[in-house]
Amino acid sequence: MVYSPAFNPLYRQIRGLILRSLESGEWRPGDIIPSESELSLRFGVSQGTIRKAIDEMAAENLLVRRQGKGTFVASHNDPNAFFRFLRLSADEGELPPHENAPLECGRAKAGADVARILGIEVGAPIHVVRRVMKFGGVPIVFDEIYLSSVLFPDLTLDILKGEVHSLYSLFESRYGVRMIRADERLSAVSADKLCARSLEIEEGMPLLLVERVSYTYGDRPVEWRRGFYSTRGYYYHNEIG
Amino acid sequence: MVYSPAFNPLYRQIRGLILRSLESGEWRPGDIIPSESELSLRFGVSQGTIRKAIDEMAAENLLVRRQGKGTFVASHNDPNAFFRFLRLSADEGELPPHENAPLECGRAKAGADVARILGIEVGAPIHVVRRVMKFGGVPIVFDEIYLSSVLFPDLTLDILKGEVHSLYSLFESRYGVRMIRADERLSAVSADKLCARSLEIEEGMPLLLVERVSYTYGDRPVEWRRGFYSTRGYYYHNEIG
DNA sequence: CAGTGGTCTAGACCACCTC
DNA sequence: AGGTGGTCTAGACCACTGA
Repeated sequence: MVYSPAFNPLYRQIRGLILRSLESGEWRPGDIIPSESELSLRFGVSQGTIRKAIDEMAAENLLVRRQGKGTFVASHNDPNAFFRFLRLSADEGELPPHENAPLECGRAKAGADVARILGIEVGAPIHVVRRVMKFGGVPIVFDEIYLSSVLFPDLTLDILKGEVHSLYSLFESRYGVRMIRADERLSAVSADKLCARSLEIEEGMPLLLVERVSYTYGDRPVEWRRGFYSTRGYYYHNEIG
Repeated sequence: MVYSPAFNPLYRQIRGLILRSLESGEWRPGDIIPSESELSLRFGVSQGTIRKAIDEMAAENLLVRRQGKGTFVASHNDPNAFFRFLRLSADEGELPPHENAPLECGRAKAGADVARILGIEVGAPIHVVRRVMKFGGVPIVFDEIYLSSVLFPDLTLDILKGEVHSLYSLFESRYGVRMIRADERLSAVSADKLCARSLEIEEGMPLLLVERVSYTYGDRPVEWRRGFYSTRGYYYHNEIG
């Protein structure tokens, strides 16, 4: 046989079954999932095969293994997960405590860009959130966030202001939408009027623009975000491994 | 027993042995390493343990597995490796063909910053390379690169101009220094005179500053680089997985 | 102590590549 | 055909957690 394009190893099929249980909500973020031996009985494969499936999903940050305890569904409530998506550090010392200041949460209709990026119809209802993130009391990041209203129907400014952990934690707990990965495009721009006012800097100052598309299960794009970072004293860190 | 801080699984010890053979040059970039069964005989462990060690090293981009062929030492001559360290994309379409234009290759003494970052003495001899990277004939990236002269003793502008593949490929082939990972700090700055002239833009334009420290085996820092990216039509892409 | 994930082994078979 | 890595299994034992 020259090629067998349909070859799909058993552990990958198991991975698919586990993924389905995650999507369906059988196991929710933070939950413990059945032990490896239970799963091997349930799916009728050896424990080693279950192991390989879980290994892969743990490497993708979908599951978290804890020796002696069990395997858990990854959650944005986990403080470690927070800094996986916010890659900001301070030039000197530790990152000071931060504080989110939601500015507005409006409803709008999807324009061509948002529709294309989120995979929805032009004119479909969306939410537009604007907020500032402060570190040590100083505004550092100004975010514009675009969301399909279908997924976050009752989102309001008050809800955002009551957000305890992170935004993704809120999306996960309140709307059952779990962000699992994101693509980012970074560039440098000059601060316009709105950015300058929000970040309390002068117009024209250089800003780091971070455009992010976040995806949930099944690679469905669910958030488009444009973050303007004032990188005086701060930087975006990235590791190339 | 409450804790056993010294516990080191067998496959990790094997990993250490393989790493030593990589560092010592027994297997050089691009080389094929012995098969799993050969290694299991050599180290006196089962094939599964060898497998786990290699799996981990392949995940770290130290080795590359090719089914049916063998396992190879990762190399910057591999075209895939090139874009692992250059995370530039075009707003529209494919990245146009690029061209490196080395501007100068001078010798200097390490200042406090360079000495601290590269882990060498203040005043130790270093090389300073400046170059421009063009895409489709347009200058997009201006790099300032700092290297310890001890590791790259005879580096000259002519050698840089003759560089066929990438800079890291040159370092690997000519000096036996293989870059395996890098830490980057991204921020936004205004173009100064030198940047403006090198990138053929106006002074004051916003630029993406990418400061990179590259490490070779044993987490030894061997390169400090400040790259100024003109992100008109281009962006730095990053995936958060 | 029992239960979890983590390691290690041995062996069988499959998919892929080259000769 | 013969070698490589890739998958799958079964079983033993180790390290860690919590009751």
